[in-house]
Amino acid sequence: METTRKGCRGTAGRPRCPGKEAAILAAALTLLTQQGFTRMTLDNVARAAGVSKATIHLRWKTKTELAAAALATLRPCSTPHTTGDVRADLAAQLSDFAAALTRTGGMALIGTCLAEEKHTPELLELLREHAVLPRHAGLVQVLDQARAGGTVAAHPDAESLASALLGAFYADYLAGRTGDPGWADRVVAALLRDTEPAPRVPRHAASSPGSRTGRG
Amino acid sequence: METTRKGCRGTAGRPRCPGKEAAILAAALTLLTQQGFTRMTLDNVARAAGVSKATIHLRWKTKTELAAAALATLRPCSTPHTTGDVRADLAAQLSDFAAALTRTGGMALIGTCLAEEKHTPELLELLREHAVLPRHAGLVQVLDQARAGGTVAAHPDAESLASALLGAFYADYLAGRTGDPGWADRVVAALLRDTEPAPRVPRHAASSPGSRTGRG
Amino acid sequence: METTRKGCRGTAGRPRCPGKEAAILAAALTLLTQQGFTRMTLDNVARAAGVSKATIHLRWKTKTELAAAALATLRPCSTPHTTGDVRADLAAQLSDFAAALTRTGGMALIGTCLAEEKHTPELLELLREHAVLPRHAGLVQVLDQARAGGTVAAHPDAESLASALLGAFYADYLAGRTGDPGWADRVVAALLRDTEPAPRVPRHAASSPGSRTGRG
Amino acid sequence: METTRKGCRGTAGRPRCPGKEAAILAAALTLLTQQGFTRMTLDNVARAAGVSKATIHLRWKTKTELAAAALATLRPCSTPHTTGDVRADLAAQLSDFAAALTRTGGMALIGTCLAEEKHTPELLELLREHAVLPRHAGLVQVLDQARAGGTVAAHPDAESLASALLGAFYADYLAGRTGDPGWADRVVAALLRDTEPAPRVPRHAASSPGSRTGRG
DNA sequence: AATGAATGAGATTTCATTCAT
DNA sequence: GATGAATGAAATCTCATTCAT
Repeated sequence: METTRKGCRGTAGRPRCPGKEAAILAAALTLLTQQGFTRMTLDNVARAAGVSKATIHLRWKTKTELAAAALATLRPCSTPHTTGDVRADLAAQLSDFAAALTRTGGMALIGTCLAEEKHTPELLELLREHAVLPRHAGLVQVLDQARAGGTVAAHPDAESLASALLGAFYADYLAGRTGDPGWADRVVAALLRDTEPAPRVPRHAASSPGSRTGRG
Repeated sequence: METTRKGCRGTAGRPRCPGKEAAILAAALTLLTQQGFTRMTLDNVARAAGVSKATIHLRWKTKTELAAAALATLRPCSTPHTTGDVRADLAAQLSDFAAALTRTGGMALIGTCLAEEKHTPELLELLREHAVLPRHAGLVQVLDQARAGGTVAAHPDAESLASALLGAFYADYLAGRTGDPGWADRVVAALLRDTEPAPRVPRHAASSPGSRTGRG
Repeated sequence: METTRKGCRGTAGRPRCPGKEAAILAAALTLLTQQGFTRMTLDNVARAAGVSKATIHLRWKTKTELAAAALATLRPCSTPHTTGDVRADLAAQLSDFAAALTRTGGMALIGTCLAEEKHTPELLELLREHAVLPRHAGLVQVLDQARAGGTVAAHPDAESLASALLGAFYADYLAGRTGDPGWADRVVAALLRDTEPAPRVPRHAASSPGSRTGRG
Repeated sequence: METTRKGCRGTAGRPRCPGKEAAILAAALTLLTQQGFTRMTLDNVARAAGVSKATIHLRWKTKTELAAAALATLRPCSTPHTTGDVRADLAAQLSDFAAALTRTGGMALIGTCLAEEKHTPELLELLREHAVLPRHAGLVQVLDQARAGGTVAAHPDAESLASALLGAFYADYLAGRTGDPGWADRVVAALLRDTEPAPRVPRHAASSPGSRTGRG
């Protein structure tokens, strides 16, 4: 939602001080995450970015537009490369996802977008576009490759499975279960019990009691 | 954390206007859901409840305490009865869960609690205790009964599976996929592909989204 | 400024709970001294007195009337007896005065009455009547006895001298000079240099450099 | 404790509206005197100064800081010049002191600082530094000059005498004796009976109140 | 363009007082 | 009479936004 020239490197007119743009957006994203939308004040953003409040308003008309612009700078973390081992690939992506959310305070950011959905649906939409959907796509791609390659029993509903894998993190976070190091592997094992004979993936503790591998 | 009457010497003094308590809490919960914590103002709560702001402060010292008290009024929806058919029971609970969240704007409430977690961790804790964990417990109970009864292939990691089932809703909501009437069935089908001999559900019939043949 | 029957011991009607009256006034006076008029809240008075706010309003219509009633309970400390030694008697009274003011936080109470004079002149008037004038009278009486007895050179302007003696405490307090143990003696010595040959009053350090006792 | 401009990179930004500073402080001092600290509201200060409340907060973070800043604007009235006539000089300063206190409502201001001493000791400290101690110093200087010049019998305890002279005003104010035009002369006469050979002032003429023959 | 000043519109909280039992 | 409940009217402080240089 920037108000003017995107290519601010152009020499026409008075060029805006380069770098200020990015500093403001970075500060806004940080504070949006740490404090939430309503507690993120322009004063704090300005102070953190080393500019004045008026400089912010010069670029974005309202606080809401600034928040949206900050969200739009979210770049989907480069997903780990696929190895062909479905479970390992899924676990790798899940692990990366969990780590990213934990490290950056991403759950608070998600919370902000959810909480503001009625007032400012753009926030959730931007989060979806820039963070949520890429994660889904990464998982679905792994599952589709598996099906295409035929190396493993293909899962018929990749979309639902991807939601369940990612969603398990949300649910565990809400339930207060966080930070378990083997979390990703366990979730993958729980949800993909039959997709592979899995000679390559050593069983984990979670698989113990009625651990039948059959039927698949 | 309602304030206890100080003296408590029996019933001296003007009795509390009955219903005011509940009206305030209901108004607070509604506004907390619709507006989020910071936008929920005591002025609005008072107006919606038909009381004065001071009356609110008489019972709860701070806005935070009021919000917590409102959250504590959340009652875990009575989970549907179990029938013994694992998939059907899980789908019924999931369906109820999705409906409740959709109807009451629960995702916004969850968002608020997540967004406020750093400032006011009580909110998320109360939400967890009153809404999240009961839902998990309901699903786990169904899965445990299944294992105990031996009627179906028991799932080895009921906790993870429950998280995945509930989490699928969160993930789908964030991804913008909401309101699909067959959602619960599809998720159950996707995650419990092998738990049942499934003579009644042909493998491939159940596999493609949109072609579910109902609860077993 | 009590609203009703003074003699609350009378058996006519419903007698007011005896002792509550005094407890309220004592609490009010304490808080008036410690917090000042505007910071003394009825809530705090009620709590300190162990009664409810409404009970206070039953006896005094307004907070101002309560404060006035509390001030009216001030009893002039029984002034020390006179010995006939003017300087010693004056110093004894001054010393008692300084001690009382220091011990009870009296300067804050005086400040409150002064600060409220425009809004509530009664407070200063009551303070004057119950605390200030009796102190003056005590000093003047000593000075008058001295003149009458002829034992010492009579001071022609007892009123001014009394004001100066008492005022020296106020001035020293404002100047930040407080708590000097020999304060009363020094002030008396400084102001009554010529009224007596003073064989009975040993000279203090303050009298040193040009210590002429003559001319009197 | 005015807030220093943050960046202070020269003269960037909109310059401060000149005079607003002084208007706020003047309004604050007036209201502090007339209403006391707790009744002096920022709303009233803002209205009286013709600014918005936020403008006040831009310069002073809290009401207390504003009050302190207002007190710090007190300038010790330029004390009258000394003539060499001790009694006349003292009386002139005392007269000026009494007039200033009477004219400006200074006793109410002193009362406020005393009443707030426990909560906000800065107020009394600032009053002391800016108003009380300069007055003391002026009197002590006169007394010291007298001693040095040897023109009059020096008083051995200038500090106590100065306190007594100034304090006589406080005491008389509290006692309800105010506004007497010959007050200063009478007090000087009462306290300095022996410091001068006094050929011009017959002992008994000066002794009865109301019969002073002027400055010397 | 960039900045600091200025402000209107609240938000939370407090308090003297009145009400109903 | 005594009490706890209830309230209207502030008071302090904050913040997104606009203004003047």
